[in-house]
Amino acid sequence: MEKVFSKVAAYFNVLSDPVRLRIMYAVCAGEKSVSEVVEMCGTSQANVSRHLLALHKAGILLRRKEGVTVYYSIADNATVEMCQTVCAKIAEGIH
Amino acid sequence: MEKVFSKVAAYFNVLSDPVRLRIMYAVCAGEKSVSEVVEMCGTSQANVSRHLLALHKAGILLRRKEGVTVYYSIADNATVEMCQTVCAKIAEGIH
DNA sequence: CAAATATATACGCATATACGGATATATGCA
DNA sequence: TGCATATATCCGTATATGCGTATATATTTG
Repeated sequence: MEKVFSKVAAYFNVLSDPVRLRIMYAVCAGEKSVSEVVEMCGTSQANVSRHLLALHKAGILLRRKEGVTVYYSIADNATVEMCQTVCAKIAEGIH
Repeated sequence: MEKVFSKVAAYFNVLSDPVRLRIMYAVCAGEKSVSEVVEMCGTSQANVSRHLLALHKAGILLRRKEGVTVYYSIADNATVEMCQTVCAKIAEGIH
């Protein structure tokens, strides 16, 4: 039981960062290379790479290497749907 | 848009702690006083108080004062359901 | 009012994490 | 082989956060 709580906490922790959510938003529109995500989110390449790897390690993103380019895409659609639900819920309270 | 991501990140951040998840598990079984939660979760009164207030500030728990006793209960059932879904999903991968 | 009880807060410390900047690694190409 | 491109990693720093301990605040009771 305690082990589950720790894992769930780690899972939520991956989603508890604005930059990672921006990245999720970019990738959920379709598979993207690291460079493409860098252009879409306003932060450094090193930063994007780290966050993409974190999302990959958490099982949320897939990672595919093609030559020198690495492509990330959604592995777990349930997580995307959950984020969208929460976003909608919170956007209501902002307008 | 960016504002939404920050708020969503803050929301997930509240849920990204094992102790707060234990507390959620305790409270979602029914309204509980701070002392009751302290007994159910194995941590200090100060710690429980802080976490309960964090969950209350995030709009996830209600807070009701009766004399010197403070009772917390679920304010947002959607959050509880989401936690249960994630817990089930992750518990599958452990056995 | 004094004491007991329930809860919240202040403070310090240890740890985690996000980021910038530099660099390493890997692949493709001339 | 040498160079350019794409991605990952290392290091230092600033900040956030969880917790223990002690204390403050509020309420009830004698």
